[in-house]
Amino acid sequence: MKTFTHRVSGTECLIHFPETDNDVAGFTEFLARNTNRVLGLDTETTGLHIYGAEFRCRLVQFGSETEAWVLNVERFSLYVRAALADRTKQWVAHNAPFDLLVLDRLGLASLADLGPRVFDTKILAHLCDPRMEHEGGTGLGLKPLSAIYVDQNAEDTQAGLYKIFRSEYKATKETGWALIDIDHPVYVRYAGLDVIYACRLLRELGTLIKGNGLSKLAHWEHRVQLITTAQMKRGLLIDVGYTTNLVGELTAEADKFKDVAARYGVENVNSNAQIIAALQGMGEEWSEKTDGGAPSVGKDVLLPMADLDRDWERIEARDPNPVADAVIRSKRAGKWSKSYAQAMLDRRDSNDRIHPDVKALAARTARMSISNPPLQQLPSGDWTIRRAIIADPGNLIVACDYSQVEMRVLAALSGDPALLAAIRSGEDMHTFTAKLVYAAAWPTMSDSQKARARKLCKAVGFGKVYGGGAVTIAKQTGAPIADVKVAIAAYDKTFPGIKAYGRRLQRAANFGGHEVVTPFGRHLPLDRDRAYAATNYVVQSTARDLLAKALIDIDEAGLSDHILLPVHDELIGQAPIADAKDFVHELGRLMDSTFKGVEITSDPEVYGESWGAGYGCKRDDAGTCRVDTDHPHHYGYAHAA
DNA sequence: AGGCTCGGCCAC
DNA sequence: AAACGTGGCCGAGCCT
Repeated sequence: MKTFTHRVSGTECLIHFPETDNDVAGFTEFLARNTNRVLGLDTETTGLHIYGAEFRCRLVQFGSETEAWVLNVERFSLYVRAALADRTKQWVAHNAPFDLLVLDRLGLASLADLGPRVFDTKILAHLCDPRMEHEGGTGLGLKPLSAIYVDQNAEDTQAGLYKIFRSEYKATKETGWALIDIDHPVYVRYAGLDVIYACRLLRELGTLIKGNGLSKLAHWEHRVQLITTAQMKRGLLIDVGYTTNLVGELTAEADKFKDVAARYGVENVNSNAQIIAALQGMGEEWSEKTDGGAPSVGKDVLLPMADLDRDWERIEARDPNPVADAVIRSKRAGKWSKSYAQAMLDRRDSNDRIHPDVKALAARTARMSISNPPLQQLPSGDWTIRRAIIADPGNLIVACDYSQVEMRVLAALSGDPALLAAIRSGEDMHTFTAKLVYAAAWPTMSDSQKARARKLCKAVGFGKVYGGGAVTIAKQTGAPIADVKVAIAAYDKTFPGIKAYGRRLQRAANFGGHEVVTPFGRHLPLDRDRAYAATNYVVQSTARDLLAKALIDIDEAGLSDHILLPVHDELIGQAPIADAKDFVHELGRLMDSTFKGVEITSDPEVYGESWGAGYGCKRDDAGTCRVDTDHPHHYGYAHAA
């Protein structure tokens, strides 16, 4: 037995690393001594890619507030299994989904059995302060949280480990975890301290949560997280043949335009300095700057220079600049190839499934985020990337998205009568608002004027939700700034409740802790110099919570196995071909709800065999996908069925 | 050479 | 008076 001592906020703690059967008897006694306590649980693994071929779990740690047991999994898996199988026991982990999936993957405990018995201090910390460290918040990492809530001198053992990875193992932050000796004293101490900190964090944060009336919300978030953790485990099926081919096509496209750019002196299309030099050398002039003050060469600048609008269609306003054109095309193809298509191939498991990292409680507003790969931000103007994700054999991909959920939430919260009427009318919401805003002129307006008015009102509506002003809306719509200002003024006059609601929120924030409290009881801190974001925070957060509530309702209806992913205001799922239509309508019924008297409605849709089928991919049955003739620039693909 | 920030761009 | 919100992730380029 190796035993280490460590002081945590003045108390001497013990960290045990058993090496023989005799030693591990002490672990059994430790469990028996702590039958009615929530104990800390953590794992140390070879890396973060749980479903990769090389992945192994090296240590599983258990601990109280003063004592940790660090178990070598290879040596003591029987003890690990037995401890976790005890249904009378509850645990606390920091970022529980990771450890739950590790233990589940390696057969040490099943997610369904252990999941409901694990508290997550990361959830509690997010409810207390959802801000990252760089935003002035506590952050969500175990180390900074421990330093704030447990022990000012909480040791940054992780930083110490990284040093050892480099100096003793010639390894990096990523590779060191697999290489460090399993009984290295710094490693074992780090492993043991984590469970002790998690235990203490639970006590401190638990007190705060209770004291602030957040217990119910905390319980609710644990349920939501368990549902998204099951989604991570299930994963999504990749069409490897299609995706491999797509990587090839996109890489070829990127190379083709890279060569064009090179002919004009831009050897590297990712070098902004080269792009600036080439464009200036050709006599181009523009005024957009980056935050750092350098000339900006983003899409805002390059698309118009290439005579392209935001949909990449020719404007016919000038001769396209060949450098601008080549750079944006090469960069886009390169990004799509690397960040999306290749990322899916790299992350797939032995069954061709990807298991994205779903953070159920991520943004300051509680919005969810998905990474590895980033499935919430796959290109949507074109089906080619989404086509890579396919339903399980015999199933179809379905989706159900909320209809203008943020505008509906804004109407419900502000109580603006005209906005409520616009929603209750059942008519297209933006047309209805345009009619109200341009009431006097509307009967004499031409169809194209009406269409322009609708577009402008839609943009102004988004501006209300996001807090955007006239300049931004003008840039987005291409409408003259004067027209936008007139539209905003008319909009504000038509829907005075929206501004009044924002003022109410900001006034209330100035009296309290400079935060807004959402209808779901979430406390969201405001930045001093961005109080105008109050409306956006409440609206975005409430929309997120409505979707989270739907996830729970769907789970209680026994349909969770069919849900693949949440994407902010929609759910992606799959169901057997014959049942897909019925299933997605049931999904819609479960998602539909009433919020403060306002109908929250959804739009159920059966996509097809791939996610791309919902984005214009015409025929993807039997593994064949044809070019969408309405959008001939899209990439076509077909392989033998 | 690894770690970091910035600029850029994808989504809702 | 006006103020566009929330994320993930890549390559370049600077710092240690």
